[in-house]
Amino acid sequence: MKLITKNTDYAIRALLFMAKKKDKMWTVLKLAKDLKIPKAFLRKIFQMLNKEKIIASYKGKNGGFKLTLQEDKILFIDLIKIFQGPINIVDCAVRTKLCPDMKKCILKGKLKKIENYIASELKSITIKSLLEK
Amino acid sequence: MKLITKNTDYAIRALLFMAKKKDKMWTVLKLAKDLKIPKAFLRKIFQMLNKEKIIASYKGKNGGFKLTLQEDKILFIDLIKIFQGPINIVDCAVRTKLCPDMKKCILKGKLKKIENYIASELKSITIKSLLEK
DNA sequence: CAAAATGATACAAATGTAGTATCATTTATA
DNA sequence: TATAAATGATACTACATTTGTATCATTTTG
Repeated sequence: MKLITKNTDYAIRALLFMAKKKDKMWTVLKLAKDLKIPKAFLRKIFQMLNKEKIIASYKGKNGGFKLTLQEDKILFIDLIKIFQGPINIVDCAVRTKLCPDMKKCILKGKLKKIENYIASELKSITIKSLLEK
Repeated sequence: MKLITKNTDYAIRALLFMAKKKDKMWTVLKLAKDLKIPKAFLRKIFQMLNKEKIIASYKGKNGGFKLTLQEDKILFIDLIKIFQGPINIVDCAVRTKLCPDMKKCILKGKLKKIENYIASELKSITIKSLLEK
């Protein structure tokens, strides 16, 4: 059962790394080397983070990426959504007619409850919260 | 984000269906038709449920499968484990050196907490609980 | 103009999920 | 005792997703 894929994993690691020197500009090459992430893969990840405005890109020689959002505005759940789509464990789970009475379907209710819990916990995780202490 | 795969889904649907006439013997053919599940796929699923002693198999003509466990002993979490492996969102998630201090790694702690919650909720879902109003 | 960066995008490999097919074995019963 | 109807075991195929690679275009600095 996988909750987090590699691209989300790599993204948060890179963002945490960058957040330690907040206004510095980083190249993908440097980050890929330091964090041992495949360079071409990290480039693709950063292009997505750029489109989502979590980082800003600077083209050309001496270019690179910088954090744009405040550390407490970068939520783990948003990264998961970017790379893995919306959190929706109910619809893709058990379909019609499982429970005797659809309207009171206990399974859907339980799964929805789990989903809500996961979402609220993931919202509370931010780059800032991970760097504290 | 997928929490439940088809084989788990099909398994619980078939078990719920069987539980309505508890001591009856069912053939895969009958269940596959009624529940609109591919027959060969359901056979494979039932062979696994049989190995796990959730159902018993009877070979030969007029053979089939029967429930063996009590409805309240068939836990949703066990089905997930059988078909999707253990619930372990932490180890397969973010690896070493993400957090500044591994021992106090906030991310691991948070993920573990989510994992525990999911597990406890999934344990509380049983065939019995799904059948009662 | 060359070097060094990102932008866009196509491609490929590996893995996991979903489903099919086949032959062997068992059992009831005509 | 032969046959039909069931499961047991297992190999195979198809598809989707994840993970990663490669290449050419564009931008910017020096």
